[in-house]
Amino acid sequence: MKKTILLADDNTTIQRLVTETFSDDGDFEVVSVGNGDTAIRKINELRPSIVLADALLPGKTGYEICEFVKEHPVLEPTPVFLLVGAFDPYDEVEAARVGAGGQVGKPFEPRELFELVTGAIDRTVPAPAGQAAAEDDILGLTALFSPKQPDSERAPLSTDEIEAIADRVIARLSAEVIESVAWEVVPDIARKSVREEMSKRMSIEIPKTYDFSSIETRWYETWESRGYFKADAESSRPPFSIVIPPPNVTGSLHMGHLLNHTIQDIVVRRKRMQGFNTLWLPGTDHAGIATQVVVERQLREEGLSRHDLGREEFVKRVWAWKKESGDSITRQMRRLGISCDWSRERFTFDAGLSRAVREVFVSLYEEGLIYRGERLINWCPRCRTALSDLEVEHTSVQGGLYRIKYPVRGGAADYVEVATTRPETMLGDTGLAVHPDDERYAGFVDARAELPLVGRELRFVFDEIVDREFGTGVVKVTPAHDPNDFDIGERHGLERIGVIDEEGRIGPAGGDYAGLDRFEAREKIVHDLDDRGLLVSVEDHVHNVGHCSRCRTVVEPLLSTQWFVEVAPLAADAIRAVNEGETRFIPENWAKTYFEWMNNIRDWCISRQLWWGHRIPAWYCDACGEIVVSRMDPDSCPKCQSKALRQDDDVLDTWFSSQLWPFSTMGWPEDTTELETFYPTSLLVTAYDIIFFWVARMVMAGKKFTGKAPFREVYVHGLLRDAARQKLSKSKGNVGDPLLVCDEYGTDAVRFTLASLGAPGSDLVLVESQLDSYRSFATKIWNAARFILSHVDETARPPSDEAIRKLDLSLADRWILSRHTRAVRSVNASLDRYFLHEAAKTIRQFFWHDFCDWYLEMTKLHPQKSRPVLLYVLEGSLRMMHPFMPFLTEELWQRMPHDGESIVIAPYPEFQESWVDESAEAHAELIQEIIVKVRNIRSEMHVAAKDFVPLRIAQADAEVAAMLADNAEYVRRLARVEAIETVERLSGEKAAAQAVAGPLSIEVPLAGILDIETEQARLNKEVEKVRKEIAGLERKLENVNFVERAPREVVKENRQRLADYQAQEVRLSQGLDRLQ
RNA sequence: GGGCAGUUAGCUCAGUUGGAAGAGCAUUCGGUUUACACCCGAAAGGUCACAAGUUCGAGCCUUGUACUGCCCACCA
Repeated sequence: MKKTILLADDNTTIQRLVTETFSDDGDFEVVSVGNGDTAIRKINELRPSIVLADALLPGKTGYEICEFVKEHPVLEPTPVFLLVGAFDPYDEVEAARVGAGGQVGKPFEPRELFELVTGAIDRTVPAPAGQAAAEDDILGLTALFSPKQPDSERAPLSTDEIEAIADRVIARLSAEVIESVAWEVVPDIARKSVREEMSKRMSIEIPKTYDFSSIETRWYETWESRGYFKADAESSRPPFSIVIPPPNVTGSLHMGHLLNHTIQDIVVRRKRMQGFNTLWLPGTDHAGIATQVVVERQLREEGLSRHDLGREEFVKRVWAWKKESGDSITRQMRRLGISCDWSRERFTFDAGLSRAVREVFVSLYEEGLIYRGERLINWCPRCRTALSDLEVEHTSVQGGLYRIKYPVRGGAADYVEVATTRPETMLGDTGLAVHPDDERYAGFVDARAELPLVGRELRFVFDEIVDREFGTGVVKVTPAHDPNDFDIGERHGLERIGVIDEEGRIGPAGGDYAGLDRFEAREKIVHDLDDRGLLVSVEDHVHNVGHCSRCRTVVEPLLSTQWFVEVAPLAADAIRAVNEGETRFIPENWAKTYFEWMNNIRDWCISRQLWWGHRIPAWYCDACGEIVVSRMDPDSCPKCQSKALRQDDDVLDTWFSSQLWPFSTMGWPEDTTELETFYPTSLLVTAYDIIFFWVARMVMAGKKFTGKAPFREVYVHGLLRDAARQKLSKSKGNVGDPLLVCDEYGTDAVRFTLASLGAPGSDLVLVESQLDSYRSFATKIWNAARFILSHVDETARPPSDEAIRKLDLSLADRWILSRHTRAVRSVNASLDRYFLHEAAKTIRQFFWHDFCDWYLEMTKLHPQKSRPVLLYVLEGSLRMMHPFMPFLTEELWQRMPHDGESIVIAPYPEFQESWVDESAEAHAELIQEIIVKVRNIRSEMHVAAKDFVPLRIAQADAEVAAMLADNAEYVRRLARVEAIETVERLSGEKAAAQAVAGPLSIEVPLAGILDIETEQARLNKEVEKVRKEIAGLERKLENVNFVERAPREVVKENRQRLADYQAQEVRLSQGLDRLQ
């Protein structure tokens, strides 16, 4: 029985030729049909063994066949052999990509597609001279076929048979179709415009890049399930540990987190590959006030307040939110590929961590370092809680400076003027202060002032803190509402009268003004003063006002009883830890910031009037007033045995638990093997904005409770800013959702971009063009690998060092091996110093420019021979890049010959001196320089790309001449040179372009092309450049001081350079003369 | 008020023992080159903020000035 070949092409010439091709063959029968629906109907009818059809362009038959077959799986095994157009293989390949790239031509898996496309290109035949529409046109007869094996019932064709058919068709068409068919397809359209038209039409459908989304979702699960990220506390391998700065469970991650996590992941992945017992401990922070604010905001949208729910219900609600937010965060982290040990995930509110908190609180209390007392604290009237100094953000605000008359009795005048920015606080004034040396007020020692509107008698106090220059030199003193006044009051025994309550309203002590909001009261008081003629003036005044860092409400200094930590004794040890190098800041200048703060540290207010947080473990006895602070919940008062104990309602500042993170997460206060193995941690990676909040306090707590600083190094990175240099923040709405960014650019590209942004410590600006650039890089890697792997047999073994050494290596091979190991050395050195940007740059430079642009092109001369080195370098590069781009590298590594089960646990490359080959580098670079120079000439002289030019090289010594002879092919191919002639001296012919490459002179005879003026201009420019260098070097070398005092090598080097330039000048000038 | 950064190409930034000013993006020109048009080849673009000093030699070290940014701080 004959096998059916279905030809779907309405070009009658092609129909005839294909039919003729098989007419004598007893095995095959060709059925020709037109394009379109007929073809599809025939497939169904005839069940052909093979289908020949034209282009895969949308709307064309091949495309539609693909679609049809996709929708009718029963037909899928039918080999689809696509005979694509005879005019432009390039476009056809693009078209095939559309068809097979997953959009329509489903029979082709993406991986297969690449093989197909490559196969297609292999079958391209050049058009015979004189036949082509343009001389350099190529007749593209490309054959694509489904790699799927046909089923047995349908006269199956083997791959070999399919190829044989393809070959026969192509051979026949090549021989005969040219005249009649080839160029009629696109008769008069300029090739370029065809291409433009094609790309326009396809721009939406061509996959813009390799399909990172499918790759990136696939690998993480594998890695995690295989336990690659798990640390082993029992292991004797050298440990490397990091605890993650736990993100707040306030929502989801933003780009800043991604930066932080990327840095850590790069470090951790490399350490893991280097064989360390690596622990990266993940987790989240309950973030007391921040989270509470978020949930309260949600409640408000439902028209509720937390008080409507009550404490228990509210906390339940927060837990629900925590679950949602925490889940979303860990999902995001996984998507970002970060390699932490999820089996050790912690939350600052976990039982274990809460126990640590309690232990720390109680022991500090017992030591007297935690105390309860009435102090002036920062109060947020909206959150209705105390805040620590760090949680108050001071911002400049345009306000007023009010001058108010205070009537005086018994003084040198009837009144004094007082300047204030906060007139409403006058209700709580209990004194007036002046500088003791201020002569203007010397006569007021025994005077008494009357507080306007209130009538209270105020005495004058004399205090050096008063600035005589400011305002009138008289300060109203409100000890209950101003930190400064509080101190003055303390020193002079003034009464404290609180007039503002916890909601920011005037309290009962405020008389007529009671119940008013503090800002309404201000207006009313100013108005009333004005009515009474006591308001002297109001000036614009810019001053700093504290705002709640969470809700931006103006903070009110209030007198309040709170819990405090006396920090100074803890700070001393923490300062010493950094001073003595137990912990090192990277970059070091952040240590200064740390010291600055530590040295001026003040007591830390740790109690918060919130519901979400660790409850303070203190109980008050109603019977005897005893305060019980205890590790265990007490049943009764230890003093009076009363059962009437009430636990303190307040919770702890969230940082109180965060400061314990490095050891509380490892089981402290128990003595665990985790602590033994992984504590102190190796490294902390964090942004500089939480040095005070977190880093400093961790060092204090670590020293205090474990005797050790909690990390050996602190890598401080900058904040991510947007193009307008603004800090990314949710309220500004400029935080990109990392997942969306990753969806657009690919996680690997985003990570690489973040790593490459800038030197440690400085702020980083993320701009789109950089993301674009690194997405291109990812694509580049993908394509290079695809190219290299397309020729590799799946059973190939990864080339070993020894195997490579035994090969007869070409110059290009030796060169790239040398460059490769140097890149490895450089990347390792950079990473050792945490210079990720430097490492990223080296990687990009090496892989893209050395490996792809030069080496890959050079190997196209001898693809077979170069294969082992290509594989070797590619494999090494993938391992080198893996910490930066985990997904892409794993995917490619798995597709190529490799040893081991995953690149995640493959060894990180190390420098190998033996691959360094100075002479190969020098020679290859000389070859490259020649190529570049020839290309320059071609470009300047507008030599068409298709034209090959002759090249003459002079001044080569024996060694170089031999090297050139051995490697002439590289120059011929890469510079499009037809023949290289090594000569004694240049011909001197006028129509030859000249150039200098290293020690060599070269000329490119371009009779009929060379434009004398352009050539002159070009040479003149070069001569000028060279002369400039010469002048500079001569000046330098004529300087006796330089020659005498500079190191000998430097002088020698300069002399050499001068000589080189002089020689060049001579040669270039000769070239110029010739043109005269 | 104190402290810390920064100022290098149009933009974003590198530039570590002081010894030949760099990258990416953007721009211009050329290009179907059996991986990649997210590509290839080439070009143009700089008074390294300013001034003085140290040095044979300064983007780099010292001092000062200007501007920008950040942090801390109780000027009402």
